[in-house]
Formats: sequence, C-alpha cells, structure tokens
Amino acid sequence: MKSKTHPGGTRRSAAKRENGPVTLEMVAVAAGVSPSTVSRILNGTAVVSDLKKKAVDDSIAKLGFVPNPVARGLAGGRTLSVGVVTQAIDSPFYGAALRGIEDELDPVGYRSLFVSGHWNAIGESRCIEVLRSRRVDGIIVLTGRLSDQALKTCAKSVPVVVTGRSLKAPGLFALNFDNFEGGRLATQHLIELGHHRVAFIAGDPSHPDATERLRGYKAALEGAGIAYDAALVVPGEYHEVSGLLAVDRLLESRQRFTAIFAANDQMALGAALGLHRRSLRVPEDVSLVGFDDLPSSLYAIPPLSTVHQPAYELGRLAASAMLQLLAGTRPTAEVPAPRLISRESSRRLVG
Amino acid sequence: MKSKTHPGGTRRSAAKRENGPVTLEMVAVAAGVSPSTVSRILNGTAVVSDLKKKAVDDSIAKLGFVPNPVARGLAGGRTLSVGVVTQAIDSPFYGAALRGIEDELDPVGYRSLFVSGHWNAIGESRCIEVLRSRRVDGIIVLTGRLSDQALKTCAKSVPVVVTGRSLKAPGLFALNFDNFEGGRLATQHLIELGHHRVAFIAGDPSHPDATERLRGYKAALEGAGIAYDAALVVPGEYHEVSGLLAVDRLLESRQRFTAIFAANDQMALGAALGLHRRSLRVPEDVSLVGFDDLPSSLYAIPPLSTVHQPAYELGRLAASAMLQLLAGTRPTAEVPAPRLISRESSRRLVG
DNA sequence: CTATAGTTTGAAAGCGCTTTCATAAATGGT
DNA sequence: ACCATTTATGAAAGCGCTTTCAAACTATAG
Repeated sequence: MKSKTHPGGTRRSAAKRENGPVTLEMVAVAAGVSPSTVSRILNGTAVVSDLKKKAVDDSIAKLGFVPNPVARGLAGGRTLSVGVVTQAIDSPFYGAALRGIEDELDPVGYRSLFVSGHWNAIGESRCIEVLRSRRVDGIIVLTGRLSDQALKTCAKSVPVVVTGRSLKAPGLFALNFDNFEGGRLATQHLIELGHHRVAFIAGDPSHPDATERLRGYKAALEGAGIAYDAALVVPGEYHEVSGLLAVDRLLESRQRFTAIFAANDQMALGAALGLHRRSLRVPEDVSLVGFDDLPSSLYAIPPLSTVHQPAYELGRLAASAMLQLLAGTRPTAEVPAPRLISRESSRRLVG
Repeated sequence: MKSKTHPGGTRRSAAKRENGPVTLEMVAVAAGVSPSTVSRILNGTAVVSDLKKKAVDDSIAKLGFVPNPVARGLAGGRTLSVGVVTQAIDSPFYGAALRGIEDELDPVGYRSLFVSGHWNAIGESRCIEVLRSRRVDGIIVLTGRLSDQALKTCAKSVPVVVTGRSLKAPGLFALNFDNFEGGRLATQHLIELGHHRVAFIAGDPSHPDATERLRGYKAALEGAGIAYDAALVVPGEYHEVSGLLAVDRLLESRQRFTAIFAANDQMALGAALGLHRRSLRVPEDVSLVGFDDLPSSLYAIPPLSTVHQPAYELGRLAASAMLQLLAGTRPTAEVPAPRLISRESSRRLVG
C-alpha cells in the first residue's frame, strides 16, 4: 500500500530483443552513443563528430537498420509520404501521372498515398482529410474540382502542388497545362489540312480544361477567318459513350462537317466508333483529332491524331515541385508546351 | 547542480491546446474518464459501463474526434491500412482491380497503399518491405512474380491475399482466375464459328496466366479434333507492340489462318492494327478474340470479342477476403467463372 | 459481517523516433 | 590562468494511442 507508482519493469528491454525490426536504440547501443546522436545523424539536424558519425554509420549498415516511418511521423517529424488526390485510380489519363509521381518520389525514399476523389469536391475534401490524418508531408492534387480557396487554406498547413490550374499562394504551387493552346493547335491542324467545317465535341463546361480547349478551338477558327458555328459544337462528358452519342447528334442534325475535334481522346475514340457504325471512314470521310494522347490512342484504328499531353512528365514535375517545396526552395517546374501528334486519323481534305 | 532529472514541465498540456487535431486525451477529459477507457470504447477491448460509454460517445461526437492512425500504428494497434502490390500503377488491367480494392476498403475506414513492383520479383519484395515498414495491417499481392515460398513467409507475419495463383497457407488466401477455362472458351468460340486454323498470340511463358491460356487453347483444339500446329502460335509479351509484331511474323510465315486468339486484349489491339496495316479487315478477313475485356476493348474498331476478366470484382473480392482475414474469419470468396463476350471482331467463317 | 472472487476503471509504461534542455568539453579572449 | 562562449553529446519528455497491472468497487458466499 505504500507504492503509488507503477512498479512493473520495462515491458521489454531493447537490448534483449533479438528478433523483430532493428530500432534506432539498438543502433545507438551498438555504436556506443545515445539515441539522440543517432537521430541527429539520420536527419542531419546537428553537427556530430566524425568519429561517432562513422561508428553510427557502421552499426546502421551492420544491423541493417531502417528507420520506422510510423514512429517518425508520430514524433512530429516527416512521414516521408506524400498524398496524391486523383480522380479515379484507374483513369487511363491520370494513371500515367501517378506513375510519374511514383517514379520521381521513390528514389528519394518518399512513398505516395493515392486516394480517389471520384470527380467531386466533396470526395476530394474527404481525401484531403484522410491524407492529413495520415500525416502526409505534402499533398498533390491532380486537377480536381476543389475550390481555389479550399486549396489555399489547405496549403497553410501542408505544402500543396496542384495541376490543372494557375494559382499562387504561400506553400502552394500550381502546374498548368496550356489547354487553350492545345485546342488551338488541334483545330489549326485540321484547318491547315483544308477542313473548314470542323465539329467540336466539348467537355464538361464546369471544367476549366474543357472550356479552355473550346476557347482554343474558337481562336483557331477566328485566326483562319472561319465563322464560329455553334451548331457544330456538341457537348460531351469526357468518356467514350459521350463521344459516340455526340457523333449521333451531329449526324442527325444534318450539319455538314468534314472533321471532328474531340476535347479528349476517350471521346474521340467513342466518336470513331460512332462514325464506324454509320459506315463513315476515318480519315477518308471524316478527319478526327483528339486530345491527351492516351497510350491506347496509338493503337486505335486508325491511330489517332491528338494533342500530346505529357501526363507522365506532369506527374514527375508535380512530384519534383513537391520535393522542392518540402526542401524549402521555390519550385521552378515548367510544363512542356502542347504539341500536336499527327497520326492517321486526320488527312488533307480532298475534293 | 543538484537536480539530475529534467526539470522542464510538460511541453504542451493537452487541456491547453485549443487548435490542432482533437486527441483521445481531450475526449477523455471532456467525458470525465481516463484515456484508457476511451481507448477501450474505441476498440471494444473491454466492457465499459453504459454510463461512461455514453459520455464518451457524446464527447467524441461533440469534439469531432478522429483517432490518429499513425499513433495507433505505433502503439502496436492497427494502422487501418492495407498494402497493395501491383505491377504498374497505370496498367489498364490492374487499374480496375485497384479501384475494386479501394471501393471495398473505403467504406470500412481502411486505406490502401499502392506500390508498384514493376514486373519483377526484386521490385515486389522491395514493395513488401516498404509496406511492412509502413506497418500495414495486411498485404494484397496482385499476381506478381514472387515465389510461393516468399509469399508464405510473408504471410507468417501479416495476412496476405494473393491473386493469380492457387496456394494454401496459414494467414494466406489465394484467389485464382481460371485462365485455362478462359483460353478454352475463347478458342472454342472461334472454332464454333467455323474457324479451323486459329492462330494464338501467346504471353510470356514464365507467367502462369499465359501458360494456362495456352493450355486452354490446346484443349479446345483437341476437344474439336483439330491438330495442334505449333507454327500457328507466336510469342508475345502482353503489350500492344508485341501483338502487332506477332501478326507480322504470322503473315510472313505464310501460314494460313482465319482467326487469331491473343492472350490478352492489349496484344489483340496491337494485332488489329497490324492487320489493318496489311489491309486485312477484322472480322471480314480475320476474326480476332482477346482476353481481359479492358474498358477500351469495347470501343475498339470493331469492338473486340474477348474473355471477360472480372478485374474490378477481383479487386473487391481480394479486399473483402483481406477484411475477413483481418477479422479472423476464413475468407470464402469465389472468383466468377470466365465468360466470353462476343462482340464484333469475331464472326462466322464464310466460304 | 468478513473473506473471496469478479468487474470496472485509472495510472503509467511503452511503441520508435525527434527534440528540447542541460551539461560536459573545448575554445578563445585578455 | 580564468571566465565567457561556443560546440558536441546525452537524458528525458513527448507524439497519440494501446495495454498491462493494480487498485477500487461489487457481488457472492461462508
């Protein structure tokens, strides 16, 4: 009845445990220094005498010690992981970006945590919450529907890199692809091939990407002195079916056109099928140009002319910008300019 | 100079901190109980009086407390995350499986950590190491090249679900798709359409999937009393180019054939392009059947007949099996049987 | 009523690491 | 040589949670 304090001894003494993962403490013992010193060497937080540094490095190597990221995270340090908010983990377009991120982060020991926002702002903010509870060191948001404001707020507590918009805020870096120029390029390409009646399958107007591409389309028309005809632009939703449906509508409207520019490859592919169903040949009867340059577009029949979007590089750039943000330097990434890949789905208008 | 112990007070007292995430301790204070009790309620680890339970539940709701998974992980509890070893984050085939996993895990609060093995055993074992250092509660391995032994060993320390092989071990659950039957089905389909000379574009023979599909091809031939002709099977590597190349080889070998069965859709799509380049029409001149039923196969021109592989369901099943493993019950998942999707790339042989 | 077994609850240790804070050692100025 | 600085290093607290252990109650029996 006298002792108030817990009498039980250490649940397990580090020195005793033979098996299981090697801990920092074991390294410290082996090197004859304190855990603090080991930690300092690991993080380069302070100067340590070369002698001890060597001893520690040796024991780390000998024991095969690997710091436990979970413990690190808890102790307030880094978790060595960056969260990535994507829209769908199986999107053919974002897939490449994810791989880019992975490839960039992996070599420096960072891990990426992918979560899917499912194309809506609520989903995305849930993702961000999850990531924060996971204590990620930074968050990369691929495009997304989140408001600029939400992003800025988020950036206050954790570095954020966002693609698909231009935005400037502390702790926030935006990488924007020039969708306008891409749209212009695609349309111009068709015009240069002699097409004057170019239909446009648009994307969701609530998406800046989509509206920019439309703007590019109009600009190219204007540049060539062709009047913009609203009857030639039909709405789509960025997936194959909507491309197919768009072609149906276009054909039923009895509008004359010799070429189609679709705001993304998925719709272009759907459109190609729609044309095929109506026995219209690409490119003999209708030229077709897409946008994104999906891997599968190269193997479409015929291979699709499209605006190359450097998804993989974009991923790498975003990740490397994140790394710079994390290191406290100002990111300097530059997104490559859009370029048109002319394949076999577009050809000079004859007759 | 007398005190040996650190005199500094608490670095921050829980009661004081207004901002930042709500901690379990804050809940405890608010409910007038000890942290232990809160933890017990959270985990259902012990019986707690209804009175206190109510008080705690209320404060949790009021404060909007969300347990910190990182701390949980450290304290030896669960991390509420399962690791997924995939081959490439941007694979069109695995993408669907990943989404299935995500969809199954998300509602119950589990998070998935995707890492790419890049198609080799070394990469995969590195992945597993990463995941373990991240303290995931379980690991799902999608197909992979890892040895059965390695998997079994891994399963000793953490529950494992693996797809693409049949294997039995404690803590290990395997989900295998019937590739043999799939291969048989595809070939039989072509035979039933009157094709007697069916070429086969094989996959990497080091991959059990691929050899099983080949076995199915042979079985169907045999079942129809057609002699197996080695000259009609050409190697491929599961990607588009290899399908295209395979067609070239086939054509150059001057073998007669009226149909092609490709061991996966990507090669089938490549093959389709190869045929197109040689001005051979699908299905008028050559019928074509693939395997996997990728999303893009539905929009190929013509839409590809193929063996549907339920990648999405497979992901869900794997995840749900993992959940069962985690709960200590024996998983009961059953992979759906293969079925052939007949689309427009295959047709009855005329003449 | 007291001894005994059962329950509920709280105190405190510990997960593996980071980070103050303090001390011991080294440096330097005069 | 002496005190004020400036390093290098270690002790220990703490991140937010789980879990053991023992104390505080209850209920049961003798």
